[in-house]
Amino acid sequence: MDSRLISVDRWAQGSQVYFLTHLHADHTKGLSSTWARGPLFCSRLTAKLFPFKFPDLDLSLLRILDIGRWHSLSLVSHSGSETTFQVMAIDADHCPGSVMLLFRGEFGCMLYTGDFRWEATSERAKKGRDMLLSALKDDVVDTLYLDNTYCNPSYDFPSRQLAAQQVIDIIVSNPEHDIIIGIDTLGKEDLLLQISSVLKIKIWVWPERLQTMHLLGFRDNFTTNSTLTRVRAVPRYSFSIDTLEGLNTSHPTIGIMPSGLPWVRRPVEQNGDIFGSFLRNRYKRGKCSAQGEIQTLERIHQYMYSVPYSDHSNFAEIEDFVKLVQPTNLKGIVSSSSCYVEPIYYFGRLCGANQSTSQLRNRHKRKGSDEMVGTVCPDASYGDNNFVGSERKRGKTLKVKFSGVRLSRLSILRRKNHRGAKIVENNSDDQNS
DNA sequence: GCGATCAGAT
DNA sequence: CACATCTGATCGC
Repeated sequence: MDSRLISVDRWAQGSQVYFLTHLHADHTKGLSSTWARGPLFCSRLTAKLFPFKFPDLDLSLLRILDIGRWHSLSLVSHSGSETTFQVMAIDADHCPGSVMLLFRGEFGCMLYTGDFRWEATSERAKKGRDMLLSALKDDVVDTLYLDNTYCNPSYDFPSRQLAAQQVIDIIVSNPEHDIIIGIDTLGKEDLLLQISSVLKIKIWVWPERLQTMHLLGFRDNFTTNSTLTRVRAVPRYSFSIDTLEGLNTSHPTIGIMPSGLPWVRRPVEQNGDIFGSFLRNRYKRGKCSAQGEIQTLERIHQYMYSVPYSDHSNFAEIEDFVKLVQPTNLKGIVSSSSCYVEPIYYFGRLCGANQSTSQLRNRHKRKGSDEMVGTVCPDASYGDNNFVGSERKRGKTLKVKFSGVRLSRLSILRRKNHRGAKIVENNSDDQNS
């Protein structure tokens, strides 16, 4: 089979079928309302949300993938031969509509997690686990494309349920304060719902976000009337410490930033350690305190709190997932993340083929392997499929090796000290709900 | 003017 | 350092 006939979260020309794991902007980069390169497969909920983000997109291109069901699709290779493959969507528990994608075909068996959270404590994750295991049966996952956003042992944040409780605690212990919570256009709904139901209050959201909430079926917990509540969820980018200081001149207000990432500025400590001085500083305290009870809640400013509420898996969860899947090969899909190290560095010993880091430089060898590699193409800005290895050297130097054409990308990013993800479009027309 | 890409900020 | 996302500038058509 020709390579690149299937694209996942990648919208360049040349594929016959396209898959979207979820509707976050960094996964739809290259997708626009005029896009029409082929059928676009996604979950039912993602399809429902689609018109909101891409009002003019031709909806007849959308194909629904039912969660937990194998779908059979066929492709015609450039040489003219037809081939079929199967795909199953499994709940990724990252944001509404998000799925992992399991592929099975002559190229082998591949699992693409998209962004995912694998919370051992959540009912949803257990369901996903059962679904995944029964789908895999005795199949071996040849390649696992893994959300390695927080693939570093330093990332040790708690469950979202617990982090949400921390937010509630802040709200309760500041009864006279207005509360502002930074969120994005999709995601963190469960946090807001938990606050709303535990405290029995509505939460203010901006008008477009209310429409999204209604689409998701949440009717009663949200409002656009700010006189009804002291808790407001606002676009994350729209407020800063400066904004908060301004607000506090008229009314006591506390800001809460839910994120798996620390929000504090880096205390300078050069030691060349692989985990980096920054992470070490943030988490050292928590890790050394009472057994497993991590206190990562931080008051980073007089009016600002950072809460470790993350829609990505922490390191332990990623590790659990890799242990469960036991893939032959493993690739990170987030190359510009805090994880400078390919996940195989940490998990090589857990993989079926018992790989070592040195194997990063070799393409996986099996029947038809040359065709398999590159068949599923993660978005280049994230998941460099051509990324074959990385190593950290002493000090701050990072050496990255690429195979193939995209040699310059990361090195350019590094030179400019700048990240690659760019927004193409965000149309949120005020229509329907 | 529009889409794509980049730059910068939070 | 970086999450994911926004605004605004610039380039090519």
